[in-house]
Amino acid sequence: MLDESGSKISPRTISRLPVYWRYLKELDDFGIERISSRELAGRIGSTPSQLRQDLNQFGHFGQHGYGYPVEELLSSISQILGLNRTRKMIIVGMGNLGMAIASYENFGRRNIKLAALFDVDPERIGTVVSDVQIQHADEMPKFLEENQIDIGCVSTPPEVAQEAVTTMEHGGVLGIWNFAPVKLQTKLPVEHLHLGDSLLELLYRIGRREDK
Amino acid sequence: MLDESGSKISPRTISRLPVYWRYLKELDDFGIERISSRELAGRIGSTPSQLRQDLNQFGHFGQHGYGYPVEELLSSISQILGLNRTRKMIIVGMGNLGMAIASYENFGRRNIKLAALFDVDPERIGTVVSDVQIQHADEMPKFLEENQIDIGCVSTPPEVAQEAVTTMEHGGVLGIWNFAPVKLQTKLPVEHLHLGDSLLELLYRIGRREDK
DNA sequence: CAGCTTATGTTAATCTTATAACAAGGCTTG
DNA sequence: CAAGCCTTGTTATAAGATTAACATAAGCTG
Repeated sequence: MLDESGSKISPRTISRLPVYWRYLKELDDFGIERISSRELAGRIGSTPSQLRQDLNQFGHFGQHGYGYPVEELLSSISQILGLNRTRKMIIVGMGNLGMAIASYENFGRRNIKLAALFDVDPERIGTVVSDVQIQHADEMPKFLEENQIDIGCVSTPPEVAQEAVTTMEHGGVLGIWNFAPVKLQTKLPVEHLHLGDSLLELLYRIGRREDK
Repeated sequence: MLDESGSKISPRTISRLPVYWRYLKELDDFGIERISSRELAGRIGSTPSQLRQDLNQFGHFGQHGYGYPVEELLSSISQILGLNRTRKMIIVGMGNLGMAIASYENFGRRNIKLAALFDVDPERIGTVVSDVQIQHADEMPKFLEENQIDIGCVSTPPEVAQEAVTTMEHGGVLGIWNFAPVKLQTKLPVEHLHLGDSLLELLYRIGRREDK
């Protein structure tokens, strides 16, 4: 049984799916064929209850008294996450962070294809990163017209992030992966990842620790 | 009134504090002196109720019928986050991501000082990034013995992340900022940031969008 | 092949988080 | 300087998420 569409999936569950996927992939690579919720949860650092609760939002993947078949479950979660089809991504803003993202080796295994890179700095334009040449950002509208792009990654300075997103939205991009620390005005799904915020959270926890 | 220690602060609240800090800093830079929960929440994309609820976990910063004094509130939140004192950070793993983190311009305003960089690749060792020279990872224990380091940033391949963390923990580091996709065995507070997981979450949401 | 063991799917209870409502108190204005 | 208007702090309510419990069903063993 698979993915009972219609029912709302909890956001918390969704954010754990990629973790499940990673661990299952590792198990599968090791040739392990089955796993119990207890053991998988143990590795992940979660609880059996939560794991089962999460999975059962999408269907029944396990077998009573046996556990979960790794390969099958991995395949199901891959499908739920949408990994069965290739997605094209572009990156705008090829500073240090943009470079790092473009060089990220793990896109392949997640079925993500780097389609284009954009920047405004003349010194960067023409540079080739991960087999893709950086173009001027002015070329983006035309590029988007000629190519169906799924993911727009924003690693520009915050001042120009909104502009980039607007261009992407008009160009038919389906979702935004945002590294710029600004609230974006768009109807597209946005996944936000901000280094500074994450670091401050750690800072707070370090401070609290010292108090005790 | 400030920071009623003892009461437990909700994790969700904590993760929003850095956002509040950013927006307040922006307001303060613009010379704005006061702001209401309604307006601030509007900018952030939150609700007035949640904002007040969050702030009141730490104390009473506002004034009835007036709102919040920006400079004072900013100062309070800075103190709560622990931004009043400088923290030293080291980075282990100077691949593309490590380079990007080391080059991150916003550490200064968060009172973070880059103290050292480590890698094992002979080609990288000796390179200077953000005024700091990359050393061999073998030097880390000695370095930690001679310097009190607060934050250990891990941007190594996953296979060696645990080893790096163990070394850091023994060396007296207070918290781990982890970019490697592995569960770390440590008693230190860990702040986890994984690009791949974030991207998969976006992928899922894009897929769900298309269904409708 | 029958009974036992095991680990699921699911329901129930607890705990956490978010939204809404409202009384209290300070600013502002005429 | 007093009355009214805001906007907070706080309490109450609702929604959401996690943990716990248990009945059910499949594999395994003797």
